[in-house]
Amino acid sequence: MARDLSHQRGDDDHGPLRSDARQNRDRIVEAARRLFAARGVDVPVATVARHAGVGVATLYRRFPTREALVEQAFAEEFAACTAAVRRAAADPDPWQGFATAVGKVCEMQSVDRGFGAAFLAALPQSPHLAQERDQVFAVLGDLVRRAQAAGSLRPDFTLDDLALVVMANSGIVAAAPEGARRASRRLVGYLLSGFRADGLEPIPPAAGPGLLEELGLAGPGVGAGTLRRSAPRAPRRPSSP
Amino acid sequence: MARDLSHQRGDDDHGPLRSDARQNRDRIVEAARRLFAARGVDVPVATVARHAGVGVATLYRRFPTREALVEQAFAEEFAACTAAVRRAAADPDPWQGFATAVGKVCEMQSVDRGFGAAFLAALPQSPHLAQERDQVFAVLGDLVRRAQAAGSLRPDFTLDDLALVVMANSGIVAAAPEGARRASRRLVGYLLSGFRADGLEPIPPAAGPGLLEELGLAGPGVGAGTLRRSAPRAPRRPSSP
DNA sequence: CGCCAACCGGAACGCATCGTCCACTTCCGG
DNA sequence: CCGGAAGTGGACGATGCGTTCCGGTTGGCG
Repeated sequence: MARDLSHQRGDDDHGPLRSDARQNRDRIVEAARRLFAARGVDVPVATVARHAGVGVATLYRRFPTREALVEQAFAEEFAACTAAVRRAAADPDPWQGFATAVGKVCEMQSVDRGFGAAFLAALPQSPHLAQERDQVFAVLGDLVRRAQAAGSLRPDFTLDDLALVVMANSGIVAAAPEGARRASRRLVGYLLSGFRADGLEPIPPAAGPGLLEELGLAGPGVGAGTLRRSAPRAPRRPSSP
Repeated sequence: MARDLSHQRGDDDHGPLRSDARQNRDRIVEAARRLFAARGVDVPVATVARHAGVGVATLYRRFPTREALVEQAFAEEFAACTAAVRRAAADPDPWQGFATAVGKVCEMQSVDRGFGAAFLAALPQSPHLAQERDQVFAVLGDLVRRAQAAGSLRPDFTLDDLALVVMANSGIVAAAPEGARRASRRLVGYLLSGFRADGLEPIPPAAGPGLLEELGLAGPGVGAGTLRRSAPRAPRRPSSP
């Protein structure tokens, strides 16, 4: 858990970094973290460089692509997320654990504007983040099964519905960055209330084709039975052909 | 309602349009509608012009600003939304009406990618759309009060929570444009289940400062009473600090 | 039919961001 | 202390989008 990545090279390894290089690298990651959290992952690369007090070239040498930078910036936070979910999963009451885990993920998403994007966008080129995220989903999937077995979570709940929660929450964060925390909590409250097994409203069936896969969110590690049908396809980013 | 706007000039009136100009105008609006629905309101202006088979200049002459174009493109759809919500509000069972209305709004949002954005972004410069949206909220607010009076909607539900639904749903649409319809339906199902008065989970209090206002969503017409008062206290579960 | 103002399309300009290149600077092992 | 490889910063070209300008075209009235 949370192994320190800061000693590793971002790209192909040519030996350890020089002392000043190392320091600059850290300042870049730190600045990126702050900016991504405050303004989302779309801040210009040049802005990150300026806030870090370095030139663009320095940033580009260390992180050849924008995604590499995002990956490093969120590695720590992702690890924290995994840990939090694992801790929640240890709760003897599976429903309580489930609720805590869902709440924790959403809270992290609403505190850090970039986190949700990184979580969803999946950074398909970044196996490390994807793997971490799949672990989160796997743990959550286990929690789901246990909560269902205990009779507290409605039986028609699926892993896809967790993706639903994350996406819905990201909508809150995107639309109202200021009040996101409070609004997100309330949304989660309503949703959890709807997830209880004793809820009376029947709901439309789960997505057939598999929402997670459709988003490229289905990694190799995600809870065996629930997913996996068609080969993962590359999701498109909003750009013109 | 839904007065036909297509005969009016977009900008300052210099008399009626020439026949070819009029035809081009219509083709532009039509193309914009299709593209906004499919790809969101952020499609490049040039793309709209190309799909309409006209030059960029033509588009700009008719619609000096992007928002003017958006307004025209969505005017019809907004009217349809208002009508649908009004129809739902006529349901003798207020809960049924509430559920139908919420479902309808979310469905329109998931079928048409731009609709949600237009609805939320509020187009503050466009009094017409804003007014239409406020009407929707006003009708919904009335529905909320009636459903609460009937005891079917939980008493701590506020108008802000409707904004929450819209924002959450927009998150779904943004993240999964393909399966948005189904996913959205499911989300709404869960949420409605959570909105029932007999739901057992207490949820965090509604946003204090007023989410609607914070977003600039609170127009002059929005149902006075429900908006400002913060929700009655609900005890918080001992989960997150 | 013929004119002219309104109209048209596309080229041109401005701006922001991405990612690369190069001439100068700095660390550090011998 | 010194040489050179690693490192640095800023200038630079490429790309994509928004907006304006201009020479040619056309609808419709007299």
